[in-house]
Amino acid sequence: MKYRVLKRDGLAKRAEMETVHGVIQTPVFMNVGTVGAIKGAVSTEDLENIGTQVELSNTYHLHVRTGDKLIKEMGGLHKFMSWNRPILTDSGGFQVFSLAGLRKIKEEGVTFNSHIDGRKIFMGPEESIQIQSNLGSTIAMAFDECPPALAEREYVLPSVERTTRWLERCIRKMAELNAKEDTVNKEQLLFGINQGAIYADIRIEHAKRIAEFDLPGYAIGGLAVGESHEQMYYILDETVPFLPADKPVYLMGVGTPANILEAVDRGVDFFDCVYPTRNGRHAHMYTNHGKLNLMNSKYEKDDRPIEEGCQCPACRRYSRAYIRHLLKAKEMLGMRLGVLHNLYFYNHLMEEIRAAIDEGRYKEFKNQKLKDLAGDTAE
RNA sequence: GUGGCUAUAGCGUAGUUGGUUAACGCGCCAGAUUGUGGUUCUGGAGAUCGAGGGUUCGAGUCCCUCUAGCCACC
Repeated sequence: MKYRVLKRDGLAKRAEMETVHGVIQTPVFMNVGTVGAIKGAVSTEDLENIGTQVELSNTYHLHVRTGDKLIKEMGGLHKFMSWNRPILTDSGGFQVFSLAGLRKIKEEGVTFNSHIDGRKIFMGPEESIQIQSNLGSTIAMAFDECPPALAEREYVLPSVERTTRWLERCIRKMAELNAKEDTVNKEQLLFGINQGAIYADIRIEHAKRIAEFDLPGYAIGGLAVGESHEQMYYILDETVPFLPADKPVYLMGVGTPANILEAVDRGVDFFDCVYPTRNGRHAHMYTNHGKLNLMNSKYEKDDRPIEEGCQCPACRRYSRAYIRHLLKAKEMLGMRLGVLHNLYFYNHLMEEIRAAIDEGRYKEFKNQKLKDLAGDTAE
């Protein structure tokens, strides 16, 4: 793995990361495809057409259905889903926090109930890494606990210390698995995750601590889970400087186009978020002049594309009125076109961000873009 | 033609022995959703209770007439 910073513009970084599955140009937005597929009947061929660099899949979801052992048997996730560019797998740590109703967190790991059939599942660092190794993703994420943003210090501190111990176990397990003969991807990379809710001192201490492990990349987790934007930006301001400057920084689960513009300006280079896909399925479309809700009746007879000049597969051919009709009729094609448009928008936004940093005009670009996006001239 | 049943928001329904601003689901209109359960949540608009008359302090509710629909019989 080689990570090279090509250009700095303020704190904004323009870099490229070489992996066994190809080069990633950063800043990058990873397209979220939880179960080895972007929801909305989007194929990997579509992803190639809309400029997707990295696909993100989920350890927990693939483990409960259809099973990581099967995927290993089928030659790994890349081969299975026919995608030869980079894949990042989330560790399942977030699912433990977000969708497991009944859960028990102990030193060894977490016991919780499957959302599919309710059966009891145990997952700890070793289990998560084993699953991710079976999937053979390009980048695996450490198994962490994601405490709620509003959690008390007294809860967060021991939780973060445990996350550090879990990281050490992840590192050991991955080294062991990468050395094995039958491992799908022997060069699988591990990113560590910084936690600490909205307590800057805990974040900083933890950042320093995990930086010592000299991992190929670092993530900031536990943000955009209920705190304000100001708090999130503040935590980024405080924390990013304590992560290694020559390593990629990944802000997990973020966010809106504005969030991304701000985070890039604070040194972040990897992002992922369900917004473009979930909102695409639910008729919320992103444009350079603000968001629009295609369900609104004012688009009933609107013959224009979602955004004039947009080169996505939806805008090149179909009208707002038609896509609205499809969404109203709950026709799959409506979701598909909505998702393709939004992902194209995000991927294209990242391209513009990279160009702006390359040309040393990121600040002006960001300010202008924020103004455009806040506008309500989409209609 | 005769008898019976029904009529409440765009659709399907609830509405106690008659008692304030007639309720619910779907749909419609809008808003949320940040390491995704094709969701889920939160608001809003919309009804002279089929029409007319009567009883009553008070009628969606009781009575009469009419209209429409459904069912049965001739």
